[in-house]
Amino acid sequence: MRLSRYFLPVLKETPAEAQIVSHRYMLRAGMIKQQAAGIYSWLPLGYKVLKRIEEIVHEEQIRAGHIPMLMPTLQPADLWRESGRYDAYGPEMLRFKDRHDREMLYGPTNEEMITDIFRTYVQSYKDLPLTLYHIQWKFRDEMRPRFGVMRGREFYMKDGYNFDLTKEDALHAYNRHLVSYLRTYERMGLQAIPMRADGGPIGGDYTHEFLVLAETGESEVFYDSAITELRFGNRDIDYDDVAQCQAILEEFTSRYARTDETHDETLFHQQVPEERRRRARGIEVGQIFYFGTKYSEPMGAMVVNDKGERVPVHMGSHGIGVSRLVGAIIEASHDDKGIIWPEGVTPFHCGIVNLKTGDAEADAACDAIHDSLVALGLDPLYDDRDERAGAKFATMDLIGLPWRITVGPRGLKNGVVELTCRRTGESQELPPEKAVERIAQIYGKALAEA
RNA sequence: CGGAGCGUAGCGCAGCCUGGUAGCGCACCUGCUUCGGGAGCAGGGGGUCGGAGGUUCGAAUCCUCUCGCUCCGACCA
Repeated sequence: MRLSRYFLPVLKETPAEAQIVSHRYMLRAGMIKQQAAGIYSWLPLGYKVLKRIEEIVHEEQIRAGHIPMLMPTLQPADLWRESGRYDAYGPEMLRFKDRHDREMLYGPTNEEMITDIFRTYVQSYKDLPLTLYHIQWKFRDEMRPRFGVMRGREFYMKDGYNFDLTKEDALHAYNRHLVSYLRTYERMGLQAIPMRADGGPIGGDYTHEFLVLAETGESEVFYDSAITELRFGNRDIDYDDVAQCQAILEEFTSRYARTDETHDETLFHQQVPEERRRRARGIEVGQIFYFGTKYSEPMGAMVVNDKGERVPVHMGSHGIGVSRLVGAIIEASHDDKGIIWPEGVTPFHCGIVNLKTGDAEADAACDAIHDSLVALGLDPLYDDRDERAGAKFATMDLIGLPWRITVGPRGLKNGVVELTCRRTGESQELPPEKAVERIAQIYGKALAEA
């Protein structure tokens, strides 16, 4: 993509309403525009990142054997009356009537609807286990939206629902989700720690929240610092292997890690030696629940088991805050010049800076680099604007592309361009073809690992 | 929802207290010079001062109401 033909409205000054770094950079980098309190348009650059995150979530869900689908944003109130949540949910739920005076709501989550779908079509234990999920916009009319997309009213979320015959099967589904989530976050360059959490209005005894440590996090967290040494890495996972999934759950959840909702100071002191006790803040980027027959019973989601008995299915629900992750990743990865995208979610694989647009040699070299990257299936952003070098560097640093190829007449005289790493600031001079090769290598390697 | 504050050009702000018909920086347009870390000079365009009432000869400025947004608190992916 040539920047002169793209739409990237970067701001030099920080809009007054943005309090935290991710919100400031998302506005300045031209990723989002606020349309109302807690409601945002996703401009092209932000949209690209959102879609990258969504893709990773899909890939990992499908890998775990979960099945994608799509439910609507609007739901009839009647479904929610069946579960009893129409009254239980407060003013956070956006309610309205259609032209026929039917009560509707903008879905804050989809347990009722998925249960309705399940009960319509599934009658036998032979159709289990089943996990369906979708990635869809949700709305919760927060009293006080803030922090940009981290705490919006409208948000994009993956929510998945498992249906199993027994509690044991459902707990395996729970473990499977935990494992798939660990993989998912790591691919985004994040360390998200599963912490014992509180059920909240969704309910459930078994639940973990996934927290990314960040000073601006909304939750206070307490944990054993040994947890931060754990890496999922490039493991071979068989998601049907009950023992393997259980072992991974134990590996990642056996040490003390809780949010303030469930924190127990006495237990904390008993279980964690003083030098490893940590108190910090975290951003919640996902949560998994097992809640048994909480919805299947009242809503009649039953199957016939192998003894011919009609029994309610055991369920769980599992969420990943896709739009929130965009902010969370920035909170976890930035410096005073701007965003630093992890390779897994970057909107463009690398930037190309032409230091002297209009110089025949520089233009030709940039075109060649751009075209060879595209031919390799990569997506570069070429700054071909007639701007000064400083402005181009500042823009590249702000939008946070992990790699930059700088092309100028001075280097070209010696047959070299400059390849710079956004994260470390390190750069090396090398011939244009070698720079292209390096970028291909970086992403080829990253793709092979994924 | 309780408390606090802010709405003046695309963005950041001044002007308001002490009424006299709107200004600065950035951005934008034109020209010249510049050109490896957000250039310089010269010229130019752009604002129903959130909205509605009221007071006044006259309102961005004073009064009333209203809408929107932000911050602190209680609630949440």
